[in-house]
Amino acid sequence: MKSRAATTKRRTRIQRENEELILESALEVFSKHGFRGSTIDQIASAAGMSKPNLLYYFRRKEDIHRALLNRLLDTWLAPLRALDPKGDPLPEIQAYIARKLEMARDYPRESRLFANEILQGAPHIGDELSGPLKELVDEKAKVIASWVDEGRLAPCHPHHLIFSIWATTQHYADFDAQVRSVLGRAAPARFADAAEHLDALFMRGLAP
Amino acid sequence: MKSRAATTKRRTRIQRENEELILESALEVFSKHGFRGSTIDQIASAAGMSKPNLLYYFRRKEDIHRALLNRLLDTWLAPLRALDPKGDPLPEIQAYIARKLEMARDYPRESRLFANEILQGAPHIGDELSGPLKELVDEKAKVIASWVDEGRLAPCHPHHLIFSIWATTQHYADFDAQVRSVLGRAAPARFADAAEHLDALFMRGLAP
DNA sequence: ATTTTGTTTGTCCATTTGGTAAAAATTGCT
DNA sequence: AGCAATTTTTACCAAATGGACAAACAAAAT
Repeated sequence: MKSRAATTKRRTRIQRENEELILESALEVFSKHGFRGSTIDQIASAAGMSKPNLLYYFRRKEDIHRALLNRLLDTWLAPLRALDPKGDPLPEIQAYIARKLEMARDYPRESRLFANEILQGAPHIGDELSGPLKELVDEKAKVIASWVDEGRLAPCHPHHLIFSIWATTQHYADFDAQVRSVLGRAAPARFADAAEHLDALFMRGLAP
Repeated sequence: MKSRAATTKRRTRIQRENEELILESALEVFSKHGFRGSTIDQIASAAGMSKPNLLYYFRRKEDIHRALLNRLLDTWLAPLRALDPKGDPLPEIQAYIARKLEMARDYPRESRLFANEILQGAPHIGDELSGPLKELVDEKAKVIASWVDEGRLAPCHPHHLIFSIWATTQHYADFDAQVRSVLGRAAPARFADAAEHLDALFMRGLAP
């Protein structure tokens, strides 16, 4: 049996380095042009290597995309995982919103990568959405529902509250072009202003 | 001088019909696969005509895309235009949110088309964004700011309030795949639930 | 009816793109 | 050093795609 990059657990230093380099470059390219809008050549040259060389590590374009999405899903959902059922409702949600907004600011490429994938109907990670993602959301929605029941949070539809938080925070990464255009040339304070605004909106909107 | 479909004002019945047919088909295809992911062949066959025939009406793929975006921007911004400075703040915003959500429900393809364009950095309508769109938003932001000044609305950053409304409502069109996955197979009431949730969130969040 | 104008089709082409195969170069190990 | 495994390059291919062109066809105008 031949030992292949994809199948073998034992990976060389060069393999590790190059796979990392490829994924980083692919994130840059995919997040900017979408899956179909990106070419292997673009990714390869962004990674400073030849196309066949890149294909030595990932045999298909789709493999790179999948690897990226899988690797990112965990990081992306970390803030929601951190929502503590034993904490105080308002501060917990407040912290969640703040964390999500920070991620939109610090990892806009990741956000856009996901946005692109979902926009196209989630052809590559549909299973992840209706599986692990749904489970996590359902679990946290229950937590929120119990907070509502206990009167520690204004009545609201938990799932849709989570959607609202996703939408408002990721908006600043996914629709950055629009935000910049509307706010005028450079809008250096846009994330700070957004933080203030979202905090006020949700805290007032959710206070019992 | 030859009279061309693109340059002449005088258009025949067949021109009008076919251009309409092409734009409708293109909306279907572009909104599903994005600009680069869509082929002229797909659009042509969706319109039930041959590729060269389609290219007779729109000489370049990009022309179709541009025509679509231009035609849609007006419709898309109509709800914001309808925000009445002389109306009552809360009901005005309430109606705006409701209208925007209805548009996400009734015109998801249009929403996704825009989302795709903005995600890629708005290469085709950047000018529209920083021109007419910015002006409209600035104008309405002033209205909101004056409401805040008069104490008829909770303090908030007007531009970001508008962003929040865009984000939360369009989320149900743009991220439909995710919403469906998370809510489970068929989620027939998702728009009704969303309407209720967003209404509560924003009305509580914005009440003075 | 004939000419002019508008519409449609068939054919073709250059480029781009995802991917392959095998040779050449490099690295790691003993 | 010398050998095997890994990595990189060169050359190549088939399919897909955007678009050009002229001939054939239909509709209007005269």
